[in-house]
Amino acid sequence: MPVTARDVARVAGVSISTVSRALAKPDEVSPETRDKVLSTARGMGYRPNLAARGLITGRTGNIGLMVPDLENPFFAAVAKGVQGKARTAGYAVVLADSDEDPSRERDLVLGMASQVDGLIMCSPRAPDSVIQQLADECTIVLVNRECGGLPTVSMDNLDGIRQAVNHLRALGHRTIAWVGGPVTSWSTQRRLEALKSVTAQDPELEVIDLGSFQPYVSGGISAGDLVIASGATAVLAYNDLVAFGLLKRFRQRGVRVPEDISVVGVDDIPMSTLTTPELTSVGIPLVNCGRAGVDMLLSLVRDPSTPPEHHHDLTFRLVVRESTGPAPDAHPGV
Amino acid sequence: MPVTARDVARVAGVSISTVSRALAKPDEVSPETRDKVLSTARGMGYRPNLAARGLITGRTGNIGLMVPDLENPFFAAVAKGVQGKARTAGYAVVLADSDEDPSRERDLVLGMASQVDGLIMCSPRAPDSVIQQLADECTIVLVNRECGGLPTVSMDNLDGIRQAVNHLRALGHRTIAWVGGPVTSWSTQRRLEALKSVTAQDPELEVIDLGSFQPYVSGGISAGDLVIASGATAVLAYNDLVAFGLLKRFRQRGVRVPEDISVVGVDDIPMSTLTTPELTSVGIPLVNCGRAGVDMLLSLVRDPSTPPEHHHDLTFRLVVRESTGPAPDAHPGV
DNA sequence: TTGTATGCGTTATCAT
DNA sequence: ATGATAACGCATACAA
Repeated sequence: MPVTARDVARVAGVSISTVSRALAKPDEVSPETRDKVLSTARGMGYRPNLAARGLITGRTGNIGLMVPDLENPFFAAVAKGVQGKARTAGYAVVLADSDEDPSRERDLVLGMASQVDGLIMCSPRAPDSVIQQLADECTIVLVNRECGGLPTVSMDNLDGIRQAVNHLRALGHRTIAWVGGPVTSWSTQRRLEALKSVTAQDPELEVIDLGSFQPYVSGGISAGDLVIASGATAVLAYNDLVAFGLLKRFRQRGVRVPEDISVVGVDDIPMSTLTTPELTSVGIPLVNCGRAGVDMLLSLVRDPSTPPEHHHDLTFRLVVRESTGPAPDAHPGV
Repeated sequence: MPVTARDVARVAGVSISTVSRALAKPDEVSPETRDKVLSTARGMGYRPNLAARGLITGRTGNIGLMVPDLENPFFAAVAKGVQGKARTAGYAVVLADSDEDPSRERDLVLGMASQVDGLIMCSPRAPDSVIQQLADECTIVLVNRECGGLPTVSMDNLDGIRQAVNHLRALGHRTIAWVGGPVTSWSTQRRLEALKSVTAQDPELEVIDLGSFQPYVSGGISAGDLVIASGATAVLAYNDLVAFGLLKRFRQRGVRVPEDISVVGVDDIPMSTLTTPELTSVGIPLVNCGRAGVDMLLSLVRDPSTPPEHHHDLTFRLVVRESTGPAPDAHPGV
């Protein structure tokens, strides 16, 4: 049986409302009673029932987090950032994993709505319409995708892709293959647009769009042979997992990286340093992504009238490792 | 403004308690009113306020999950299993990440206690005393560790280690190095015990205990040179992350795997297939681990009097990949 | 079968 | 500065 405010009041010899005040607004009670209440409360191990408090204040002290797959290192990192930042702000995190099924997200969000003050959504594949609808029911901050005018923490895909392309270009690559993620994925479209836009500025550069693949290792394995057949000397993958799949397939096929083909991933997830060769990747500090989402959400929750900033673009950073090298044609005589 | 039971009652032309009953115990209302209430409730998008319900029933409909690090694939997988199983059982998951700091776990658990019906703890490093103490405040199921008589989902470490050793033994290895995790880690101790126990049965087998290391890639990197210097032909790592570190360091040192040294990890996390060479590992389906924890917790929550089973040992499974091969001494002439 | 009344633990409003 | 009381949204014992 947990100890309630009533218990503390009885022991401390004060009224129940004095107990509440002593904890919530210490200035409104006399120093003596304040100390008395606080000490007995601590002594009895009193912990306010947050559900009861939320019932009257209208704030639950919780924020929701919706991810497609916790085992995906990308979302694990975001979740880590969200959890950490939320805790230090005094909020608990209610977790929802849609298991890559956007149709499940609606029910999950609606189910959480009553027990959270706001929600952080990583939903790369859900259609805009349902997101808009959910935003009516609950304060929502989007991560890594944009939708209408909803508050968003996203990344500067254009700049990220530019960094990757410039890197490959400097290495002498002129023909770059693109292995995309799901067509329904918001960032797939942004990154392909960015790639076309960047390469359009240089007539020497050619992009070969190999189409859409699953955003996992399996997708990269599927795409591997297409990359080889395309004749490209470098390949840019939708994300690191896909890049891992490419590395794996290239090894099976006896294609050397980076001697024959250079590979660049996106996200820079921790295990990028574990492959052979280690993966060159453009990434952002994903944990910060989650933190930024919480910052935005909490400022929105605390003052819904004047949203300070509805949009936050995190910048990519190119991390060059072993999977990129000079284009094979760059030094024909060597 | 969310729609409340009172709103539904007004529109449906019934009392508020009839609304409550129509949803909770449909048998206790007449078919007509039941249909009327249910349809208007659905039409209005009514969602019961779980916090208010919990205040009365004493059940929150939430379960807590405590992990040391969400970015660690081991715990990510467990979390995934917990979340999935909990959702299908109608429970939401409140997440807590202690960031590898056992001293933080106490406050996190106590903070969650009032908003969860029970708690699943992955706390390999917290001392028994605090776990026991927390168990007094809240129904707790432990995962991957044991403590007193508390309900536990753990693994049959003895059998897992035996499988690994038998595999190495069959390959001709006689001297096996052990790279342990933190001394405070429960499973480190179990696994070392198991290793000694298994090898004690075979006089030809020798174990070299290299001591304790961080349970991450960094720990394996630190241990790599010690393994090489030890003269062992095979090494068993505390977990896969440590094994990855060993692979990395071996590559840097020019030690070939498995030609010069065989490496076996524990856990079989997904990325074991991504290294070069792919890692041989003894693992369990970690997602099931989380699911089993939820099963145990819920049966405990629903009927605290007769705990059906307080202990559940999941069995390891050896997955042989590329990091293990014949001992170099096994065929001296080749 | 249905409605009324009470209480869960807390905060907020109003007296005192 | 402090206490009594209402209210949050819901479930339940009880009355009708």
